[in-house]
Amino acid sequence: MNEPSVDLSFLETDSVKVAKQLIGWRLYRKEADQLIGGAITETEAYKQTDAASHSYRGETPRTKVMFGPPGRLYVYFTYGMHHCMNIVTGQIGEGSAVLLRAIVPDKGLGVIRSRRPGQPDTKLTDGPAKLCQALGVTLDDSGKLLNNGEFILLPPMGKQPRVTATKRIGITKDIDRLWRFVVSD
DNA sequence: GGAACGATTGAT
DNA sequence: TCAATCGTTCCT
Repeated sequence: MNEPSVDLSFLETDSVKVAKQLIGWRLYRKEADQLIGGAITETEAYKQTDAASHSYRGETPRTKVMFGPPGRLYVYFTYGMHHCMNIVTGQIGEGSAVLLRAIVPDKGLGVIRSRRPGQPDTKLTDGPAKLCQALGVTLDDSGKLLNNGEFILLPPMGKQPRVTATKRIGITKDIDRLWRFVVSD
């Protein structure tokens, strides 16, 4: 099943705007007819003119998908053990994306708990690598197109939450940009 | 071919 | 505060 009614054209614009706008949207993965996922609560923007971005030094085999069309997943493997997932934004050739850092899951909790054994519900998907572990996202998923039937992005339920901008986490370059977005308290 | 480093996490 | 752990990128 596709999601033809969802307009994802906003992904074609600047990754900072997209990162802010994505707060409250719901991300799901469909596995064996079961949805797994929930509402996005934390994002970060990356772009080619940004020294913290994987795309800063131009296109490489790893970052190729970042330079492709928007609406695809860019997944990378880091620290020898973790995966993180992005949504590619902007125009073809731009090298920009939004890192998905946290969601609040509301579907597929059983599957998620089984993939995050020993973790309390509050720590199931509150980090970029935790999110990928919970949804079973790996490098095999990099390049997949949103709303292709497997990965599904849906608008916020009700009105979009208030959003706070902060500095990004875990980077050592361009550290002062306020390109991390979280749901306001 | 070699080496440094990393958009993290979980335990100490 | 620190180890885990290995793919990617850059240097020689």
